[in-house]
Amino acid sequence: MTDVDIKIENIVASAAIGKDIKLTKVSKALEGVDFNREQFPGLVFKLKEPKTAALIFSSGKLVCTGAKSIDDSILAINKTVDLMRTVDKDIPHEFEIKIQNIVASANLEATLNLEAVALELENTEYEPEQFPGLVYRSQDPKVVLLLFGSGKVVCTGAKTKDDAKLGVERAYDRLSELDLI
Amino acid sequence: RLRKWQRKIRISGATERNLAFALSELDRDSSRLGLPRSVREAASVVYRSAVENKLIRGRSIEGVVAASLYAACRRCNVPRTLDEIAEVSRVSKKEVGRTYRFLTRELNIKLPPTSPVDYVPRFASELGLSGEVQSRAIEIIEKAMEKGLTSGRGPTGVAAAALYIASVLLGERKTQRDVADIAGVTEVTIRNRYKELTEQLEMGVTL
DNA sequence: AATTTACTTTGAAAAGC
DNA sequence: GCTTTAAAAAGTAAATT
Repeated sequence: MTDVDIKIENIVASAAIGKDIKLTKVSKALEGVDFNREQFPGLVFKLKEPKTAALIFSSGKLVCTGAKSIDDSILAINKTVDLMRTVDKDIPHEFEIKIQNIVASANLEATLNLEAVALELENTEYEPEQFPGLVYRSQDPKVVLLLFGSGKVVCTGAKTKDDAKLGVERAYDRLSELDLI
Repeated sequence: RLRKWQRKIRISGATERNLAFALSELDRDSSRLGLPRSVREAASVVYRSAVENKLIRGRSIEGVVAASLYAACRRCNVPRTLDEIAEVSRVSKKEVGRTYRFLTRELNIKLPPTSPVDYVPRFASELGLSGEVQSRAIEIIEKAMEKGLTSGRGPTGVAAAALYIASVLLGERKTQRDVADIAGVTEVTIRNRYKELTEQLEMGVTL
């Protein structure tokens, strides 16, 4: 199968530290926090290194976005929880972290005729009036690709880097089969 | 038994009222857009099938009407932009687009993306351009499509640039502002498109 | 007219309206 | 459905300089 290089651009991960959190209390221990209960129930905390943003909820669950690697995502979550622990000693050191979504980009190194792709490739949506990219919903792996006329691709919806890579590679091979690339 | 019957009558009454409202809404939008009867009928067919397939749930009648109109205009090759549809209906561009995608997906309607060619007649007549200019603009667009210069670009921007170039070539020059206003794009977009077209198609034009 | 900022699309989780 | 977060793709738009 064709090998395509993938670059991870963003990772969304969730964590559940098994303990309720007092957001007003935690917000004092963290710097540069945004918190408007009426607007959004989560506390927004931005970490500089790794450059990420975390959403912290009173249930003790959090969401981390912005990391460029799975290691960075885990590191960001641990750093954030460590900071939270300075005002709440009872937060467990052991908790579950789940990778929820991986966004990656790639380059097929060939221009695409999107109107032709829209006609031949199944499960596509192409509305240039609204967005320049063609939306391709891959069934296996179950990911969504945005294909551009330049040959650049964005893959999202993957839970693993392998799925993101496989999604792009299968799409490439599919386009080759259909003589669209 | 009697209660069930009454309920049926009540429901069908509500259904008819909704349909009547939808059709009047469709007429209102169509009039504002100056659409021919054939397009209104095509839109009502889309709307009725949406009702038959129970696709109105959780959606506003206005939204489905607007999306049906948008789809009908495209199918009849007399496209209106989402902005134009949103302007006459009281539905946001985002809503119209999302409802359109939902309807086409659920009703298995596969419409190819709007060709810039379909915008040429309307834009040209609004600009008072001749049939010769229109033909020339269409030639330019077809060459552009063959060379893959339209992928990802907005159809109205491509149509506007082609009309602008053709108007200059045939001595019926229109300003970028005039064309931009009619096409609903900015002068910057026309400039970007026409530079691309004149450079990559063999036109030695000096505009 | 060049820059900068910003919005369009995709995906997923969190708690609650 | 919405609210909030992050990031890429490329087109388009609007505000500054």
